[in-house]
This record gives sequence, structure tokens and C-alpha cells, in this order.
Amino acid sequence: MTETILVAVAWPYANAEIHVGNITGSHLPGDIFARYNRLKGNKVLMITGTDSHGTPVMMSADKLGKPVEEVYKSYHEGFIELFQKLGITYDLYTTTHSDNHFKVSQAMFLALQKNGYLFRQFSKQWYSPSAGRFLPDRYVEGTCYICGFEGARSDQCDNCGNVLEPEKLKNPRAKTGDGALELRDTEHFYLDLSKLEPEVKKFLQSRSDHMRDTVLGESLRKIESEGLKPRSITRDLEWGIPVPINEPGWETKKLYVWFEAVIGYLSAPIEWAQLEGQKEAWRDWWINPAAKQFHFLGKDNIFFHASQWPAELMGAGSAFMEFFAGERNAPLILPYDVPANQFMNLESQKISGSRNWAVWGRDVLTRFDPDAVRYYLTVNMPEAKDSDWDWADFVARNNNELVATWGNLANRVLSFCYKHWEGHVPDVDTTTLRPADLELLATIEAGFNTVGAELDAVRLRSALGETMKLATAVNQYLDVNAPWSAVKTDKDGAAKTIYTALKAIDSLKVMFAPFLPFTSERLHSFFGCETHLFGEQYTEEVTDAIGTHKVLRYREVSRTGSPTYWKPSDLKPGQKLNQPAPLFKKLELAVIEEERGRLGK
RNA sequence: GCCGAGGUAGCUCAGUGGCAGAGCAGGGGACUCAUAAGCCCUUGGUCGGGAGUUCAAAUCUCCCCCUCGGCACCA
Repeated sequence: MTETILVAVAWPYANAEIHVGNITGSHLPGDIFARYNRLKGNKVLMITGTDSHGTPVMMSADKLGKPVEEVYKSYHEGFIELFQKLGITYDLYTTTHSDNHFKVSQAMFLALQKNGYLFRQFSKQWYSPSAGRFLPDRYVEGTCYICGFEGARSDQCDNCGNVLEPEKLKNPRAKTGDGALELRDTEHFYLDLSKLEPEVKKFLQSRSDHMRDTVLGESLRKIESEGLKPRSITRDLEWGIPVPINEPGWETKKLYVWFEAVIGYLSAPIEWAQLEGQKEAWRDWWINPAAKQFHFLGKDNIFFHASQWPAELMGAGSAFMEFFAGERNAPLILPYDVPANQFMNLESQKISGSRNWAVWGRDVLTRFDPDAVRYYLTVNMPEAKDSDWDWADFVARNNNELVATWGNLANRVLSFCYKHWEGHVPDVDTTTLRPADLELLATIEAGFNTVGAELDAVRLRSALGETMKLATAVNQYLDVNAPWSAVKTDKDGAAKTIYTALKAIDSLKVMFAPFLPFTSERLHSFFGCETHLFGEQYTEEVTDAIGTHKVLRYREVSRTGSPTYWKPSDLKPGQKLNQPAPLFKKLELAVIEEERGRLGK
């Protein structure tokens, strides 16, 4: 049965480059899951984009003396370049700075307001008269009113460790050099999460059978012990989405990024549908109770995706479509699963951009192949707990597992066959295959179910491990049947062995494909196939009412005649092959110290 | 501080009441198609510490230690 699946990945923030921890946390698991479901013939839409608004982006722009749009776009375009090189196949990678996203976000705000889930409240904030703006607490420092430490942040003192009340800070000053500060009253909107608490609990309970324990701990169990409190959803800020109310004083306020960025899960499919020229196509993923939505993200974002975003959706209810499309009784669906990952450390220390203790995505791909990076990030994915990127381990796993077990298997069989059967699959009568041949093929065939079950449950490490075990089974089979000996005395027997091994490899190619798309595609071509396993990525410039933005897109391959590639090989005896070559590169041990030498500099 | 997740072999990690496991690393062996790859055999553990429940605990309960995340207008 064909399923309809939304693969939603957390929105990268436009204030830092993307590193391996971000990749293994969300983009890569999302891509593996999307590719697997596409191979199965499911209807997949994978989306996200750059979270472009907020104070830090504006502060960076001030510091650089550049327009804020230029700053967000330089990160945005770097992200797109990375996703193309790494093969992260977004059907649409867009930005929150688009006319469409503004409209959808504002409609969501109005829907929540109409349904009574918003309220206004005044609070005191530090204001810079000279700069003419309010400053977030993290940008204000002064003397701690508890211990007297002079470098305290207004919300926390790093010296005594106490959480501070910002308005009590002594001698406040702006870290940004905005001159003297004064306290001013400011009014903001709050999302009344306490009213939605019963619905959020019910939502999480209904999914507790398949959600990860780490995710339920951060959401359901936490709400049960602490409850949900209202959260402010607007800010005093120039850069962002205007609050949709016509009242004096609100022109300078914007929707808070944590309120609006998650709305991108809804706005991006809408933009995708417009770009496809099928305006209503997004509804299949959003107003279709049978669709399943999966959210990929790191543990720091669990609250916003497992609690706040579902609360926004439930609070808006059918009212969103009333504001957005003038339509009644069209409620939006809720996420199916939030398979959040933990964090990846680097050489036993926390990844830190400011100390350059990081392996940056674009940089690492200048020296290593994308599938090698994808492999290491998948076998080491922090699904249950924090994991560690270790360069010695990276080299070892590349050489011992990827090159030796899988790459060598494909290469030894294909090249042996190419040499002894003149570039063709041995022309065996498949009804004469021996019990050992049929047994191997049955083992491999069963893999489509066992590996598929792991992938369905988003246990990606386990799925890849199971696939690697099957590659080992083929190596074992070869050892027992030794076609290199048989070819001299019993070429017919050797032909059966090689045919069987080729057919097994042809199947394994598909099972490895979600994880290793580039090399699987290459292997696919060695088998003489003129089709492709996957489609292609491309970029496009979109112009709308507020400007232009670049988007990354994905054009799916047509699967004429066969709705699914996720099935055992039907390799034809006698089929023409193409000249094979090794799929992966063995790495020198010197790489370990070279790469470690780059860290922290 | 409060809440949550984690601590198992040298390394990376599976394992939710029934003889402590896998891969890699270390040691030994037979083979030669292959990127000196693959295959077979093998050494290795106080399951963070302590107490308890049980015929039986890595697993359940309590206390403690360590790592990470959340909670504060960072995103």
C-alpha cells in the first residue's frame, strides 16, 4: 500500500555554518528515511529551509556592516551547496524570509488569536535610546546584584551561577555598544500553552507506542511533572515577520522565530505546491488523515517540535484554513513521530563553532567522498545517546567496513565475472541453482523485510548494520564456494556461484542505497542499467512580493513499469555489464593526525 | 536547583528478570577472485558505585557519583 509521508527537518539557523553534528542530527536521517520511502514507491515530500530571522542574524549584520538580507543569504546559499554535495534530497529547501511564509505564519497567528489561545502582557525590557531598540537579555551585561561580579549577563551570572531577574541588574550596558540603557515597558503576545496542555498530553500519549523514550521524556513525562506555561511569541525587532494587527506601537514588533520557524513545516509544502504548478497538492500531506509526518531534529529542539508545534496546530484547528483559504472544516493533521537524535561530540569534546572545534560540512567534503561521510555519520548516529566523531574511528570504519566488507565484495565479484564471462552475467539456467545458492538468495531476500522494518521504525544504525551483515553473508558464501578454484575445473558451477553472488549484490545495492546513494547509483550503472535509482537536485531563484530567494529542489526519477525498487533483484542471465571499478577509497592512516591538527585553530 | 536521557570489553555500541553480546582493535590459522581485501578460530568485562527485592538483576526499587540536554526573552 502506498503511503504519504512528510519528512520535515528542523530549520537550520542563519547564523553559523552546518557541521557534522547538525548533519547526523537531522538532515542525514531525514534524507535516508526519504530516500528509502521513495524507493518503496511511497509518496514523499521532504522539506525545510533556512531560519532566517531573529536577533542574532541582525546583530551579525550590524557587526559586519552589511544588510541583514545579505548576511542570511550567504549562510542560506552555503547550506544549499552543502546539501547538494552531500545528497540531502529536499523536495524543497527554502527560507522563512518569503512572502508565502509570512502569510502562512500570520494566518496561524490569527487562527490562534480567534480561538482564544493568545493573550497580551506587558513586561520590562532594557532599551537603548541611542540605538532606538530593545535588547534581548543575552546582549545586556552588568554587575550581578547577588555576588557583585561585573561581567554578569542580565539573565544569568556566570560567576555565582544564579539565574537573575534582568531588571535588577546593576550598571547595565549593551554588549553591542548601543550606549546607555533604560528599562521600558513593552507589550507582547503570549501563546497560552497551559490551556492546550490536555490536548498536548493526549497527542503525545496517542503516539507513545512508537516515539523514542528520549523524546517522551523531554515532552510527555516532563509536562506531567511540570506542566506547560504560556510563552511569549513576539519580539521588539526590525528583522522578521510583522505581527498582523493594525494598532499603533505594533509596527516595530515581529513574530518570535520559535513561533514562526516551525510554521515552515506547513508553509514549505504550500510553496512547493505553487512551484510545482499544482497549488493544492500540499493538502495531501496536511489535510489528509492518512498522511504521516516525521520530524527530524536534535535533542535541543524536542520541546518545540513535540510540544509547542503540535500545540500551535491544535490551537489553530480549522481556523487556519478559514484565514488562509476561506475554507471551513479543514483541520490540519498532527505529526506522527518526532525521531529526535541526541548530540554528536568531536574527539570527546563538545562541538564548538567559536573555538573551531568542529568538522564543518562543506569543508570535510572537499577532502572526503559524500558516501564515506554519510556512512560514518550513520553507523555513529546518536539515536539513543550522545556519540563521538573520532578521526581514527572514521578511518578504521571506512577502511574495515565500507571498503573491505562491502566495496571489496562488489568489486571482487563484478571484476571476476567481467574477466571470465566477457563482460556479461553468466548465462545460467536459473532452475538449476543449487540449495546453497537458493539459501543465500533467500537470506538476502528476507533482508528487504528485516532492513525495511528497521527503516520504517527509524532505527537507521540498526538498518545499516543489518545490511552490512548481509554483505558478510555473501563473502562467506563466496569463501565456501570458491569460484576462483571452480572456474578452472567446473566453469558451470563457478557460473552458478557468480550469478548468485551478483544477484545478491544487485539486491544489496538497493538496501544500501538510502545510506550510500552516490556509490549505489554507480554500482547500478556497472550492472548495465540505463535507469537511475534516484532523481536529481537542482536550484531555482524564486521572486515574490518581498524579494528573491534561492531554493533547492529535487526532481524524482520516473519509475515506469515498476512502482518500487525496494525488492529483490531480478537479474537476467546473460545481461551485459559495464566495466566495474572500486566504489570506495581506502584512507591513509596519516589522515587521522592531519585532521586532528585542524581542530581548535 | 528542578526535570529528562545516558554510564555495558581497549574503542564504538546492542542488550527491560533466566548461562554477559556484536563490530573494530589484539592473538592464531587456512585461502588467493578482490582496494594485502575476504573467510575460520580465539584473548578480553566488578554491566558507574553502594544497598535492597527475587530461586534468579545489566534489567526492578532506593541512595550516591559522572556526562549531556531542557527550564531563564540564545536559537
